[in-house]
Amino acid sequence: MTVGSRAVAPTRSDVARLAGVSPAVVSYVLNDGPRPVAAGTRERVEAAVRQLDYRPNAIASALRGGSTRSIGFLTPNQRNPFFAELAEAVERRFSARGYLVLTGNTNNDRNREEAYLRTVLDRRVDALVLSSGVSLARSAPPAMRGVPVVVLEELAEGSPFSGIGSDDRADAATAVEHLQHHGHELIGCISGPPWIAVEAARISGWRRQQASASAPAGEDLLVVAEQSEEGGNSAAALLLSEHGRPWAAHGRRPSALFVTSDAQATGAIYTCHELGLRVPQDVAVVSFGGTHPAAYTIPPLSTLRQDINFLATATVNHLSRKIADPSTSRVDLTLRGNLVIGRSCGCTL
Amino acid sequence: MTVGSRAVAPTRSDVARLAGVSPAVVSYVLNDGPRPVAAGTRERVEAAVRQLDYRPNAIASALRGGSTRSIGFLTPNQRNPFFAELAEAVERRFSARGYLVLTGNTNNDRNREEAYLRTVLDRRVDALVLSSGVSLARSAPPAMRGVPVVVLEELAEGSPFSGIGSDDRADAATAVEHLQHHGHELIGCISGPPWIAVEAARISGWRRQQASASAPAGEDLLVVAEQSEEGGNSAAALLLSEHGRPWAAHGRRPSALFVTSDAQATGAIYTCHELGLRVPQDVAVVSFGGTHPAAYTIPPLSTLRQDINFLATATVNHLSRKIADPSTSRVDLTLRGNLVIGRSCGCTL
DNA sequence: GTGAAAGCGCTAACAT
DNA sequence: ATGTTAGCGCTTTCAC
Repeated sequence: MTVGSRAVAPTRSDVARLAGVSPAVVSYVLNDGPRPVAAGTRERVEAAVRQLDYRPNAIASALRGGSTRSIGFLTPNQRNPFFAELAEAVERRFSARGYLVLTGNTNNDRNREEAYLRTVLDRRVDALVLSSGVSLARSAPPAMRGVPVVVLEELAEGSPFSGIGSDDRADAATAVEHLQHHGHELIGCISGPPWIAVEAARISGWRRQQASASAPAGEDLLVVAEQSEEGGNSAAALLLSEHGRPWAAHGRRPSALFVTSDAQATGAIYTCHELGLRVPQDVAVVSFGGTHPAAYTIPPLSTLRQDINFLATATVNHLSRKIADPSTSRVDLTLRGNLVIGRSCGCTL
Repeated sequence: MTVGSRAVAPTRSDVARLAGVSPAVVSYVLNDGPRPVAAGTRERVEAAVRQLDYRPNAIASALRGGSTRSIGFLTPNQRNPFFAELAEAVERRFSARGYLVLTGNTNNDRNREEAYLRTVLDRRVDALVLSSGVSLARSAPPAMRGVPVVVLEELAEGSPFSGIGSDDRADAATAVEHLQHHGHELIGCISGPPWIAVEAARISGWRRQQASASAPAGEDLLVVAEQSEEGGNSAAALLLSEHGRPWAAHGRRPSALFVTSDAQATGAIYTCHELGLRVPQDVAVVSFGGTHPAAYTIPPLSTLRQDINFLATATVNHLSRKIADPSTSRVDLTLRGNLVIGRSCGCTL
């Protein structure tokens, strides 16, 4: 439609006028219901739609119909391969079902998390996926009532939401145990900020597993860093350096590292190489994630793989079901990862 | 508000009723205009808003007010670090201005691109960022009329859109020239699919630069692969193998590789290592992108860095301006990247 | 300074 | 089988 020289999108009324029917019939044709339409009428409407290049206004439809066919997705940081793969997997599946994903990078900042949450709730998303786990599982704003939510981590006690996540503590322990089997006692840990629930759980798994072997797991063996290659690089430099010697109390350098993300482990391997330390001979490394790039570091990472596709499928299936039928009961799924053996742990020398 | 036992979000009318004012006044207060409100009235309204935890319905606001405060962002693949960094940079800036980004991964598939474009246009995004460059710069659907668009690549001749992109051909030539300076003649090329405009331009830059040095750049030295570590890995295996010997006509293995993405180069370096070829002594590598992970490969990549932050800032600034004032004229910005010297090209041995 | 009311484009109940 | 119409929740013009 054109008013003056300004192009304006055609509306349902324009289509109706052109087809010589009422606006309702246009809706019936486009939505294939709820009332039947005669074949001839349907064709006239379809012709008018094509002629005008008409597309229904999704905003108006959402206001009236109730559903926006959109999903809010909160993630810490799409630059981290783990979350990039997770986001992509979730997005692909929702997209196949006709949903659009509204993404927010929270950077694990509580304020940004809350701001995004407000923003997407204001836009009346049909469901929420929270993979950015700072605080939301605890303090749900009132606007969240009634919105299906999947939290992609282990649920806090008594959480009202659905949770689909890894058993981070147990998986971390498995990773550390593997290093122990290779004969390592002095196993350092590089992790993300411990106020992120999953990071805390992984650190705790490292501690517990070390304790169970009467091996050290004190603050001098733990370095917290940004969840990126850069972070892993500087953390490893700190932990392994001959200069600062944070490991001095133990008399020797850690012979192995448990790193809570593939991205950090990539940086840590780089550091080892820079320091002239061979992986795995001088420093063995096991990481957490199982992302694609982890298979192309030198040496390839041994990593505790999380099944991202399974997480995504379970998330999308549950939310689709819950959107269709709000009485669907919540789920609480805890997966176990599996150790993918690369060449960074010492299994193959 | 509660109807029966089902929680329903409070509306502006609820706030008005509680504050003892008309719905219009609530809008005046919340939007800080367009009419003034007495201080006392304002406070009563604000108290009512707080008490009800009222949040304006963004859908209704968009329908009435015209702006959805949302941006459509089409990207090939968020798993590729280059696009992940670009997406994050754009998203962060729009977010700071109060816009929400609707992301679509098109995987460089024309159908998916069109489907996403329709989806976001139906949702009346205020502007579009196209970093997924299959075909859209050519065939713009009518619904795109009037929507500010930035295409993140060089524009096609006569394109109606704004373009902010690299001079891919020239930058590729710069990268190849650098390898030539190191004495390489037989320089292979690993790229993404050539029906992606920027990939075609980079291949063309490689060809031109090789031709200008009377060096070979035939099909036997070019391997097209998926834009990922995996893709680079298999492409390099193909190109460098002693078995297939695609380079047989030249009598020897390529001594250098120009790789059109950091992700592929990461895979290619891995392949070299597996084949027992040293980088850069046996095979020198220069890639294209300048992403963060490129600094943590072993050896770190020499890469033609694109200024992602500049791209993002220019994009967001231009679109914000164009949204505020549609008469803003289109821009056509072509940047030059700069070669970041790592240790994969041979500058440092 | 405040209220009443039109209308954004659509869906669906109700009327014919 | 098709037409008419009431709203979804909001913004903004117009009247007081």
